[in-house]
Amino acid sequence: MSQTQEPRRKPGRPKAGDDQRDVRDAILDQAEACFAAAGFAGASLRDIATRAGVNQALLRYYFGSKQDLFDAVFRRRGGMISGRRHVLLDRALAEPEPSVESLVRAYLRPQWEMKQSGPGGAAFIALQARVHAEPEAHALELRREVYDPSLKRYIDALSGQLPGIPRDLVATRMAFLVGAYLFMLNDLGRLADLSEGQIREIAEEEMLEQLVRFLSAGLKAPGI
Amino acid sequence: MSQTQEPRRKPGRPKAGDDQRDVRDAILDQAEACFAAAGFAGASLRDIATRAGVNQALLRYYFGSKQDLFDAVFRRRGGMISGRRHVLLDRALAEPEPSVESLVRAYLRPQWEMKQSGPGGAAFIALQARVHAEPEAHALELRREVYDPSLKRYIDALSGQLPGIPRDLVATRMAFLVGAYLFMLNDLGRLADLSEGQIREIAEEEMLEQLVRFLSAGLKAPGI
DNA sequence: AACTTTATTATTCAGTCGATGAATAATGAA
DNA sequence: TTCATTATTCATCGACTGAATAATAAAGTT
Repeated sequence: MSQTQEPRRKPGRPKAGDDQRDVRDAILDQAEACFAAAGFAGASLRDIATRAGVNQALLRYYFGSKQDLFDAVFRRRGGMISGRRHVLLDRALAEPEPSVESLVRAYLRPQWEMKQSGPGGAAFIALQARVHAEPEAHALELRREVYDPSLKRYIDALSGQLPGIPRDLVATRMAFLVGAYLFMLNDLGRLADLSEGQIREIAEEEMLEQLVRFLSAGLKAPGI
Repeated sequence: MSQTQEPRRKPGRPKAGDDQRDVRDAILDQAEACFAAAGFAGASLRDIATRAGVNQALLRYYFGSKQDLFDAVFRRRGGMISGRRHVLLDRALAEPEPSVESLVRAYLRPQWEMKQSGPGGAAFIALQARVHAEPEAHALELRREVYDPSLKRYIDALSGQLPGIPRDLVATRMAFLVGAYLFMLNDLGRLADLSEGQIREIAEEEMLEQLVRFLSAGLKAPGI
């Protein structure tokens, strides 16, 4: 078999205007997909590099270690979600008397939007669920760094609308809420078979509304 | 340094009555701890074997591949939880008019008991949370095999107590419930700091009751 | 034109992984 | 006594891993 001379790219800086979309982003995108599919340990830098169409050493050049790359992946979309949460909370609080439902909806919607935004967003949602299930201290710090600030604002806002319930119980219930939506978003497709044939073709948008109703009722439940 | 002659175990079948507790169980215990701490890909058979005090090839002898070992770990305690759920459901249904709360409590309690039962049980709870976050088809099959039968029974029982709510909505809400308790059990220790100093020293038993209240209220929320 | 910086590939390294074939010893049945 | 079965270790293999370094070329700067 005659070696089909592949025109190997030579090392060195590429000519300007060569690759429009940033190489960094291509790496982050593929890393996101790999980490989501296989977890931190299961994903390999070689695979990520190959899929992104670059050399493995370039990952190191841009991001440093594997852990650093993972963190960059998580912070990128996590920051977007957190930022969007702030915006939607401000908007909800601008209403004269914001309902618990509207606050819960504001909290959940950014995650929802992220999942709907495309395959990259959906991959991140899966990745996020994994990070939340990891017991390592670093994973905990990471999610705290990204998500705790907005979470605390929501706890305060909800406390204001739930006068009978002490703040720390609201905080506890918010933790329940986080678990429910993480799982639901991640599991949505497979959720269908639970009802065993009794066709569940709830439109995805309606599913979010169902979750809002469920969680709001839980938050409003009378305290001890 | 004089090589401190370690009394290496000779190959071959050990004399009878040598090792009382089953070697199989020792392997499963250590595998459980490793998988819980590092995930499937992150755990290594070498580490598991060393910790269990046996040779690595013995894992293969007893369990086959790494995946098979993982499955055995998951089925062992998963089956216990599932069995206990059946028992508690029978008991709850024996009451004249079982409340939603009592059904939810019966569903959650086996997980709770498992977590309290010792370090092995707690490790399994963490492992379980990881499995639920994994998108691979095999992980999905595994949890379905272990947990779906009891889940379906609970959906039926709850439907009986929630006359206004269609069965498939109850099924959906049960999925929310699963997410909430998986996350809560796994995250319990770290949950404390959420309320920022406002001391949360809710006893662990009370936390379970809080979750029951929260979820029952969500299940009872009026449908569409 | 000469130098520096930036972006990229190629290669190497030391280590770990899961898997496996072979050897070995205790046991129990024939 | 013989012989198959069971439980165990040993030794190693090839594949793969993350990391590190060297080489290279284009672009920018002086």
